[in-house]
Amino acid sequence: MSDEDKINYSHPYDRDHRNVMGSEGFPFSFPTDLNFDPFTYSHHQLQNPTGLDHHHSQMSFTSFLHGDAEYNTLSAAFDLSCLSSEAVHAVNNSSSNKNLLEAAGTTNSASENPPATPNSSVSFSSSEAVIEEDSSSKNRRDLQRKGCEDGDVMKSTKLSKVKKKGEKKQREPRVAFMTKSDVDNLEDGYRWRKYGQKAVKNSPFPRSYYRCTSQKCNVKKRIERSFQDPSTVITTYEGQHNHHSPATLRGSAAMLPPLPFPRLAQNFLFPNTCPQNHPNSSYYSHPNISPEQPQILPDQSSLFPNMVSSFLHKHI
DNA sequence: CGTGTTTGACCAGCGC
DNA sequence: GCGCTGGTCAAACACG
Repeated sequence: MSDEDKINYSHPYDRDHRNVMGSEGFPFSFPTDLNFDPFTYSHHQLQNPTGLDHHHSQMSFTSFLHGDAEYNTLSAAFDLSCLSSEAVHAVNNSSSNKNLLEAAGTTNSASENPPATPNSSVSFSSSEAVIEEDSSSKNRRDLQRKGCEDGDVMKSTKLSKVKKKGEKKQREPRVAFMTKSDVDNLEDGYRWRKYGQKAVKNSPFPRSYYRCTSQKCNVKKRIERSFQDPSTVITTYEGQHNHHSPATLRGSAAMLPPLPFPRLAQNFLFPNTCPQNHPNSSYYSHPNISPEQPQILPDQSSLFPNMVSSFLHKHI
């Protein structure tokens, strides 16, 4: 399949409603690594983002909750167009919220029964809380793999069905990026192996599943195109890389110590992206946020260094 | 041959 | 229990 074919998105669905699509690199480094830090961008850089526009790409982030897990999407649109409204909107508004939540993994009580206050729908307090993958499902898969190696998949699968009661499925924290881009699979410095593709309900665009190829790194990402805005790619990362980006090993980013899961961008918001019908949301009410300009709060200034190093290095 | 993609099948969770 | 959906597996395949 040629690059042009991928960009044009013909969708020859097979009978399982999957289409044939390949992954494609992207000419700039993108913060796949959950350690990257949009807040280390200067205000000037945010107002005048470099690189992204040249590649017809924009990013936006928001944050939301999913059951026990916290979903983090930083509302950091480098291009302050209305694109990011979908992401920010997702925090406060049910329809887009559900859309993005589905994109980021699933809908749930948090999205369908939003908290009473807009602020409460966004939790930034537990960024250090790396939620372990459900041990039962993981063990099951491990058993399946082991069983496969032993040539006895079914046996191990059946065994794995005997799981402890009361175990509740938990997921790694996720970060969803909405990116205005012609290509789906944005280059982010890490190597990914595609392990699945599924049709998305109510969307003509499939969702692709990728796993970090590094050994012992269980970071996954999903890539899908927004149904509402086909020019927007929603990339959802799950988990933390336990290694440096291969693309930055020779660069300064490799010298940076790995960070825990990024603290959240509660205040990294853009008024022009906020839903008009939520005038009391935190986005508007935060005293440090100018109604005209995006702001970076001092206490957020050390986040995501890898993003700067890998992203800016390639585009300045 | 190593690496990555494709894709049919399978499983778990959830709602009804 | 059943059907639907999201997520994953893994054999087959493609490619450099």
